[in-house]
Amino acid sequence: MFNKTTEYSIRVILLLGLETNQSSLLGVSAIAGKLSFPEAFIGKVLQSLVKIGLIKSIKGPGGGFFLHPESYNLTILNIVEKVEGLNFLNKCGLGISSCNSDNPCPIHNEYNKVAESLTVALSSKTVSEINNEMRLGNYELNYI
Amino acid sequence: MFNKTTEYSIRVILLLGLETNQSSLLGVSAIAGKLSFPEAFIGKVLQSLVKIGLIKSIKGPGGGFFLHPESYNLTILNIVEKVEGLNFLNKCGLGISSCNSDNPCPIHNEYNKVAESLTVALSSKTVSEINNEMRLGNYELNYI
DNA sequence: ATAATAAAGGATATAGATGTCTTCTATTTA
DNA sequence: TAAATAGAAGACATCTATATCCTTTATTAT
Repeated sequence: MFNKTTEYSIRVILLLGLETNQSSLLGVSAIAGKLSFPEAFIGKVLQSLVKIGLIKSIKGPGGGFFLHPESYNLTILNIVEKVEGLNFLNKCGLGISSCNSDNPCPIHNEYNKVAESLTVALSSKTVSEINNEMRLGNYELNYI
Repeated sequence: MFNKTTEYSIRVILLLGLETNQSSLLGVSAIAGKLSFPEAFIGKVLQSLVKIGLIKSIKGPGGGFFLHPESYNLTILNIVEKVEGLNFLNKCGLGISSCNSDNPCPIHNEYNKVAESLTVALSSKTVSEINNEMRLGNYELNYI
């Protein structure tokens, strides 16, 4: 579905939402450990999340990352949009580049419904709502 | 969504359904030309489609490929199943390998609905039904 | 039989995504 | 102000999907 950068980004953001704030940070190695991600790679992902403003970082001893306060209101779709864009929603299911509603491929209409259903699914909850459900135990804190 | 092999497979099968039969074949280069696929690669794809029994081939001068008669009754989902399997329907949207209904990730339930919607979408029409619609002009014969 | 045609099959190459390494810069504490 | 910590950044490495090349095998027509 998503590429690794996007997968990692979503999971990092949910983790930071749950476990950090401006005065309680997590460093690269702690994050990599908790999520079982390759440390060097997630370091890069964290850098770009800082750059696009979804998370914040503090350098030096005791430094680390925490979730940007505004990111609590984002849906998963919002995150995906910022990280890799929403092209995947418009892409033809058969890989036909000229496919569109005027010139549809044989499964264009069916596929469109799936894209809509995906949009709804990924927009249904914000980070803070998901975090609340996680605290209530509705979802296992198992990121592996 | 699908990998290139699967995309090419679906489009080849729709083409062969529309333009071939036991006594009217298409060769590798004709197919590659009509669908704008890399010829050597689609050659490999055609080989494996023969091997799994979705199409038939005839060697020698005047040879080529035609759709296996039974393949007219397949849905797109049937084709995908034979070519790359249906693992993509059960894969976790966040890439969490341990995610399942007992141990769901934060978007597990939403994502499941999308998988269902995709299953329905890809099972709604058979190759011969799609071919009929193509003949009626409901879909452009534009494979590019 | 021989030459021509076309698919089959194996080995190899390329590109893009994923992952790593090393150095640089900023911050904190002593 | 020096040492330690930790993120930032660039260059590089690896892996997988995609694509290509070359030889072999089967079939047909002359």
